[in-house]
Amino acid sequence: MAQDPEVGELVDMLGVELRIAQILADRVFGKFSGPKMPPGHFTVLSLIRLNPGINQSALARCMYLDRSTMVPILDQFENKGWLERRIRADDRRAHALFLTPDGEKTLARAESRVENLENRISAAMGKRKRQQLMDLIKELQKTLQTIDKAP
Amino acid sequence: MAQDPEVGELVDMLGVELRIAQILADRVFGKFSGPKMPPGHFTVLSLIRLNPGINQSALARCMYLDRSTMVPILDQFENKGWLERRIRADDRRAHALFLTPDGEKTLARAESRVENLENRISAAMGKRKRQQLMDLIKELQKTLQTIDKAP
DNA sequence: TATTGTTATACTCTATAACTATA
DNA sequence: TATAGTTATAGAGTATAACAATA
Repeated sequence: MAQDPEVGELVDMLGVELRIAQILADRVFGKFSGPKMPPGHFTVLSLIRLNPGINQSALARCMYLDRSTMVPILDQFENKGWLERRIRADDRRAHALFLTPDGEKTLARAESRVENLENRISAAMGKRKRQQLMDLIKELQKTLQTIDKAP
Repeated sequence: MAQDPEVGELVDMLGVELRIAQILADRVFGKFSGPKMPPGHFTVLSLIRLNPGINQSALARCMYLDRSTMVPILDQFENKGWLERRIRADDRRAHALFLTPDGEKTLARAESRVENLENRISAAMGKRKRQQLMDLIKELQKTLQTIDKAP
């Protein structure tokens, strides 16, 4: 946090530190993932490749977004030719989402740039600490989910 | 990430997992910090109390925001009577920022609610792991700062 | 010349509500 | 009735560019 030397240390609160880390990560991530690939979009493409045929509502839910928020993002991808919406035969309301070969290529290119960033983080922090951090973040996610459901 | 059981695990990338954690933290934090205290505002108030007399530009810099972005936030606080802008005698361009007694009280109340949340996280993850996570997040911040400066 | 605070403006991200078509 | 996708709309949050006052 102490970007300005005169600024004191912040309160010991995860939410606050997480916010600063996220702002920094977005900025650095943006530099590495390429000009046309904001961090949120990268996540969407990754999820579709990992879950081919997933529908829009399920995709929105697992990113904690409203389904209406997903529409213009997917429109962009479709216009760029990265994405196909196929109407499902078994439920004609739902659109099954698939990456096109072009979308796969685009994602792969962005990924290799982001891997480059991950390698630099690993080099700076040490592989072991980076893995520890990753594990703890995932554990925090689970904890927050539990707290969110049971207020 | 696996909020929907059908969704597979994501790529092993810090930026992506950090993003999900941040979304969850904002949501849960919002529930705890009270209706009139969004997470970003909480951070601003904390920073002012920790650095009384700080000016607007320095405050913006240490949150990685543009100084123009800070203006309407501080306007809100001033309108609510939480904040005072005093023109500095030694540099009449700058506004020194101070919390009013009302601002101190408001921040303290929000803080005790957020502490409640931190305690629940500690209880769920274990005090030691929570501290480890905090330390690693701060280390990540430093690493990202370095990478950001030296592209 | 450079910096502080400010304004005007626009862009991105997000949610809500209402609609349609299907189930 | 309920759900999937869409649209229209509005509200945050953010940045950029230009300005006046001061250094």
